[in-house]
This record gives sequence, C-alpha cells and structure tokens, in this order.
Amino acid sequence: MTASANPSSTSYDPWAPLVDAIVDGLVAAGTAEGLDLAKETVRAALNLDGGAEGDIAFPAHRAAQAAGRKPDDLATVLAAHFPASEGIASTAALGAYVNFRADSARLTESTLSLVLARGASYGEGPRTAASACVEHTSANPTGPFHIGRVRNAIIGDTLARALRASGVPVTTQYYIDDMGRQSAMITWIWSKPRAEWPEAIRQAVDGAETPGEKADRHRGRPYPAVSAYLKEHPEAREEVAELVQSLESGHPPERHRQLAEQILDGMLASLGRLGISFDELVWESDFVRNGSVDRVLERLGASPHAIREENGALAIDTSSYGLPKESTRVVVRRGNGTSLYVTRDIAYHLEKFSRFDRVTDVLGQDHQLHARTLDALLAEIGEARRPSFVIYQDITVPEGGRMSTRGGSAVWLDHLLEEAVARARTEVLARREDLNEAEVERIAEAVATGAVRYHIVRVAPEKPVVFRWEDALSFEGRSGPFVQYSYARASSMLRKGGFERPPYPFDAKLLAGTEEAALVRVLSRFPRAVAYAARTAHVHAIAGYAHDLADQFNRFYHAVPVLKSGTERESRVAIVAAARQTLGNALDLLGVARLETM
RNA sequence: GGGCGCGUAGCCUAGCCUGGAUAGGGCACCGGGUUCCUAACCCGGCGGUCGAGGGUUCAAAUCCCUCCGCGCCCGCCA
Repeated sequence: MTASANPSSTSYDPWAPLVDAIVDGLVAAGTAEGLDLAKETVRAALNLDGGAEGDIAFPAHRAAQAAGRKPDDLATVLAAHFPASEGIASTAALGAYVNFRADSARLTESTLSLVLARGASYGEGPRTAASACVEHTSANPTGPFHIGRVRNAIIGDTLARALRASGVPVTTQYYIDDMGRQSAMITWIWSKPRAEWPEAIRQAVDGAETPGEKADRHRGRPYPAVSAYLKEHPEAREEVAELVQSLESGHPPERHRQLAEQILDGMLASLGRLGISFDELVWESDFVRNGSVDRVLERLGASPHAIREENGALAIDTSSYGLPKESTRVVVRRGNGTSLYVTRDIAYHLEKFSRFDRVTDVLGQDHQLHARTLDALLAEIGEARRPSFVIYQDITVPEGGRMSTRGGSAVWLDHLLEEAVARARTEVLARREDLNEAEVERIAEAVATGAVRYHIVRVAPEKPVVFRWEDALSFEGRSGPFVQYSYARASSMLRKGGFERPPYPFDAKLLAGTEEAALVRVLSRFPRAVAYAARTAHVHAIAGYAHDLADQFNRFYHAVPVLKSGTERESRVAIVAAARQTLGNALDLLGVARLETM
C-alpha cells in the first residue's frame, strides 16, 4: 500500500510533467527523423483534451507542412520514434494525429497525492508578487439591489477569488458614488420631515412599507416617486440641483453620508448572504475633498488637446484616440467649475495605480464608452498604465428590456432569495425528517444562495441573460445545488465510514476501473480550469468545471461501491476524499456554501 | 447614422482568445433504475452543422469581409 506521496512545493498541475515529457519526446522523435521541431511550437499545438483516442493529442498537420511531409506519414513516424517515457502508457498514430495515453495508475497516483497533500490549496498556482485590485459592484446607494446589479457583484467576486487562487494578492473595492443627482435625491427627500413630503411621494410610500424593513429598502422607497415628482416640479428640481452643487463642491449636508451608509449597509447585507464582501469601500467624494481631482484637472488643462469653452468649461479633444466620432469632445470640468464623473474616475484610477500592479474594473456594457473614454484621458495626462475591463451584458426581463426600478420590472435580490429559500425549505423538508428547524433553515439558506449565485455565474459575462424565475430557482441539473449535493454525498460517505480525517492511503493499481479513471481525469483538470478563469476573466469556466466534476463523481458513485467494497475499500475512500476536496475547493471559488449534509 | 457585444437543437448553454479527428452539457419530452454508501441522483432514447452569404486555409462554430436579427451606448448624467 502506497502512502500518499509528498509532492514538491513547485508541483501544482498533475499534467505538467506529462506535457513536458511529450514535448521533449516529440522533439526527440523529430530529430531522429532529421526534423527540427521547435519546442514551443509543439507545446502550443498539443490538444490537452485529447478526446476518445487519448489524453493528449498532437495534430501533425502544421509540422508536416513546414517539413514538406504528408501529415499522416509524419504522425506515423513521430509515433514510431517516440521514446519510451515515464508516465506515458501508449503512443499511437491515427490519421494525422499522434495520440498519447497517460499511464492511468501513475496519473491516479500523482493526482490523488497532489490533491490530498495540498488540500484546500489544490488548484492554486504559485504565488506572484504582483498585486491586483478588482473593483466591482459599485452600485449607487439609492436602494436595494436588483438581480441585474448583482451580476456585477457575482462576476467580480468570483474573479477576485479566481485571481487569489491563481496566486495573485487581490484587494476588492466598491466605489461608492455619493456625488451625483441620484444620491442627492435620497438626501433631499429624507432631509424633510415626513409631514412636509409632497403628497404624491407620501402616497407612493405609505402602505408600501413593512415594519422593520431593511435600511436599503426603507430609505430607497421614495426614490422612484421622487424621480417622477422631479420631472413635474421645477422648483423641487432646483432644490436638488443646489444639493448636487453642494456635493460637488465638497460640502455635503451632514446627513448625506450617513444616509448613504445606512442604505449601503442594507445592500451589503444582501450581498453578504451570497458570500460577497469587500476589502475596501471607496467614496467618490473623497477624491474631490483631498484635492486629487483638482490635480487631474490641472494636468488635463495642460494638455495640447485641451479646449476651454467660453463659460469656463474644460473639454479634451480625444479624436486621436479612436473613440466613436460623436464622443471626441469630452467635457472634464463644467462651466461652474465642478468636476464630472469621468474626471473623478481618473483620480480614482491614479490612486489605484499607485497601490496595485494590476487594476481591473467590472462594468456593465452601458459603461463601455466610459471605459474607453477613461483610457483615452489617462493617456492624455501621460499615464502609461491602463485598467483592464471586464464587461458583462445586462440581465433583461422576458418582456424585453433591462431591469428597471422605476418601470417596476426589477427583480429584487432579497425577494429572489426569499423565494429561493422557501423553495429550498420545501425540498429539505420533503427528504429529511431528522433535522431540527435550525438545521433545515441553514441548509435551505445555503441551497438558495448557492442556486442563485451559480445561476448567474454559469453564463459567460459577454452573453446577455434573460431572467426567468423557474431557471433561477432550479436545484437540478446544471445548478449550484447539484454541486453541493455531490459534495454532501462525498462528505456523508466519509462520515459513515469513519474517514473524516486524513491520511488517505491508497494503491493506485486498485483504482483501475473506467469510472475511477474518468474521475481522476476530471480531478486533474482543476488547476488548469482555475488558471484559465483567472487569466481570461471567464469565471463561468469554474462553474462549468464544478458541474463536470460533480457529474463524474455521481457516475462513479452509482457504478462503484466504496464502503461496501473489499480490498479496494481504503483506496476508493481516498478517491472520494480527493473528489470531496476538489468539489469543496471549486465551491469555495464560486462562493457557494459547502454542505456536509443536505 | 456610428461604436461595442451577442446570435449554437423547442428552451438555456460550453467550445471561439491559441483553426484540427463523430460540436460537449443542462431543461423539457419518452423509456428504465431505490431490500444496497443521500434518487436534489443514475442509465438509455429523442433532437443541432453552429443567424445568412462570401473569403482565407490541407482543415472554419472558431480567423477575415458583407448582410440580417437582438441588446447597450453615443449628456457641461452617473
């Protein structure tokens, strides 16, 4: 019986040695044939998801063309000359491909050893010194989150987790807009005693409120009515405009930040249920108060592309930056001397650049032009660095159009979670009679939040999403609960067998079945999946991976007895432990709660 | 009008960056599976040629061009 080997600290990916061996072997086989194959070219050509014919495939077309050979012949020759390599069980040419099959026992050995030795850090890459800042969510503190806004938070939070796992020290930031008309509207209405509220606004709020409702709901209630009221009442509009002026000049009313904080607390509490929190909250107004916006304006004013308008406004001609024709004149200071959103955003980004090596902003597609403008203006003031943007598409409603608070089409996160918890509770009660009320609630909460979070993150950010209740509340198939269930199942097996703690000794030779081999292969792919998600910001790949792993684990579960098996029992327990570990790590990356039982 | 994104079976979706062997899943639907480690599960079946057309290439869902459809943006708003 082999004890779990202790892999070197530089070992992160069970496939790395095999890929190296294949590259070296192919180059050597080429040399034997008088061909000069470049290592990196060979490496780049390798198909790591080999398919039915093998684990890794080398398509020989390109190399054949360069050498003036027929692809099929080259593949045959390369396979024939391929040197015997440790870890590679077979090398065979099929058509223009050289197919490599890993030595299953060795792959099992190295994968399980790595997973079990690294535990919670399996999947992570080597630490890097370069730091990163991920700014996401940054919704105006004017009321509760609707699910459209939450897509930003889920993508951003998952990206931050993926980057951390890939070795990058990450700081997450929520940029709070406390400067604009929107936050002014909140302060405007709440600065008046209820009795002095305009009748239309009071009516809209009265009766809608529920006792003890969260601050974001409570303080945000009048917002749609205020918005409508201002359209019809110029004198009120004037009051709000004065308020905006006081905000932008850096002298907000005392209650202003307090109100924003109250609402924000409620908003952050909702995100907290999804496992989302922030390292830093950054207030937009701080950049006005600390003078950094003024310094930005000085630098912009010194630009040869600066345009001074008659009323004192300052604009920048950005026509040389490839922006759409209509947006080549960007105003950065109003006639009244105050700054604009984009100006403050420059100051904010300069501060980020001073603290972090990499700066990433998660933005809705409606901010696409703003992102490009920001890029251009950073160049304009001689800043060499740029943020990278993760742009995601909106969540729309089936009737068409984006979610709108004012149009009444918004689906509130809190409401969605409430529904999801209710449904999850029903599911738990239907299958578990042994749990007390608190346990039922805890599981229902985890299932509900897991379902919602997974449902949003599973789709590529650039794809639009149409919100449908029945999809968001699904606990089956490609869902968060499906992954949670597999994890709980694995946990339950270890618990029942008395295998809660390592070590998990195993003999790879006893794990030679089809389902074991398939499960090992999925397990071994995890580090690559994490690295891919971090590199490309395609965080949905982690959701896809988690589903694949849960799927294969369930097949294994049905096909292979573990606790009831004989000599293989201990080894099969090890593979279950490795699957549980990797499922758990994937759930952690997704911000979906692990459940030991459900 | 211009810019950006999207278009894969009845519905949802992966693959597109880095072109390569019969396009991978899920839902729905049909047929099976529980004296056995959790059936939120598993097995089998049905269904797509990847919006349309053209181009590049030995090879195109993937790269390029045109067109069509959908979404978003084009404020001294944020």
